[in-house]
Amino acid sequence: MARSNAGTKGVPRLDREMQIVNIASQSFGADGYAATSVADVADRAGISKPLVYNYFGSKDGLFLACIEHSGALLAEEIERVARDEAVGIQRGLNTLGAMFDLLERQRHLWRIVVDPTSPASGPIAEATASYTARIEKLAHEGVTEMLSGAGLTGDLDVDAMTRVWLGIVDSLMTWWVDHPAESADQMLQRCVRLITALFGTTLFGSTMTGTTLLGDDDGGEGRA
Amino acid sequence: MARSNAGTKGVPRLDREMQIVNIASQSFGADGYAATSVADVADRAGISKPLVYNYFGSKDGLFLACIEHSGALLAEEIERVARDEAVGIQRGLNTLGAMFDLLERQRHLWRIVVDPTSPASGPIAEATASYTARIEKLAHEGVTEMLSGAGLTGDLDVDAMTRVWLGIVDSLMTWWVDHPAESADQMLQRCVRLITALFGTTLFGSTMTGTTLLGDDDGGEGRA
DNA sequence: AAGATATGACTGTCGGGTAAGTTACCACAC
DNA sequence: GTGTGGTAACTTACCCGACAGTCATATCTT
Repeated sequence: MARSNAGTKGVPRLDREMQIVNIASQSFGADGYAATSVADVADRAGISKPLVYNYFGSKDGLFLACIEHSGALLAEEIERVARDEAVGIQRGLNTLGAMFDLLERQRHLWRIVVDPTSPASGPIAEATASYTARIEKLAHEGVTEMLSGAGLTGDLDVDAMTRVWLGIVDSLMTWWVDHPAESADQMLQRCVRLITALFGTTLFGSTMTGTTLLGDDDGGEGRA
Repeated sequence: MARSNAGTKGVPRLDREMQIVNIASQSFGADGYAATSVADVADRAGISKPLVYNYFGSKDGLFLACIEHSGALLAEEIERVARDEAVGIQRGLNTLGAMFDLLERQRHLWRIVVDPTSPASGPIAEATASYTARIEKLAHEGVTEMLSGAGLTGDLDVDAMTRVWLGIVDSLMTWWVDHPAESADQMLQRCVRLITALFGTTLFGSTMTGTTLLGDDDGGEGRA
């Protein structure tokens, strides 16, 4: 049996792989690892399930490719921002601005790296851990610097605050996904307004760099 | 067939239901709705799967009972704290303190109400929504009051900040679950330290009540 | 002809859900 | 006290659909 609809469509493997990863990233990001089925991804890509297995070996392999893709994207961008000299809240804002720019057209990518339904052990957990470790390291750095300026240096305190900061970023991303009409710029301006309202403007004057928060300097050059 | 191991063990239905809900809450809270199987819960309770179905009808029915239990607990406690006159950051701290006290011996309950792997539609979603709505309403109130004091009144801004606040609470709870040795008191003190470090002590002097943040007043009477 | 690109149809397992039967307990007659 | 029937508390053994993963086969390009 297995009659007639087979045969190559002339799509080179690498192109097909990229297409599959993109579509799978959308599904994984929107529905989570657990709620996404390989057959579903194949359908949405207009191909059959065995082809996905041919190229990625397993569901985990497919998810790994997606993590590799968005994890590297995110980690590299955040590391790039961290190389600026900004400190304190300005550093946090720069990070947020860069992420808004990076993810404006693909907001779902954020959810892949932080997906709570992905396996908690095995290769997927290790890959996720390696990317979140890179991100958390920088968050930890920023938080340490900021808190030590106020005389707080306890390990557990810094640790908890780091988690809170990552939670804030996560909340903003989630809110952004739920409000598709908001642009990256609008989100950054919103964060500026909120931080100003909470901390007062005086805080910004105390940062070392003389930048004005609004990303017109080299700190925000990532805009496409 | 069906030989011999059946028959009542003399446990009244209500007792058994409470036991099942408790065990299920642990599983749902620790592993999430999707990753928890009814057979697993039954095993851990030392009973068989059909008994669970007999009492709760379905997996969703069981989860609903768990939501009802922890949702009511949380919402009532937060509403109770909201009846105090505290404003601004003090109000947030009171809320955190009350939750730490309430959940100290059952931290996993928090994860049931905010479980991202629970169904996004149907009765479960509605029950979850009704409890989170009660909680979010109060969070929204507090955020509105706080931001309007700084001249920020935009709906979207307030909305986003509310989500961020809930994200902060969520992060702290998650961190707490990962650090079982920390007591409720230690957590509250930690929050006081962090807020003081970030906002400076001046902010507390500007609240209306003369309380000293440390819960020795009526604002923290929930301690068991 | 060979190798890359593809597919239909299958298997195995896991987990939600059910049918039918078993045992303990209790009330009441006698 | 002892049968006797009703009911509440249980279990074993099964069904069934969804989904990860596989096999054999087919078509296209060169």
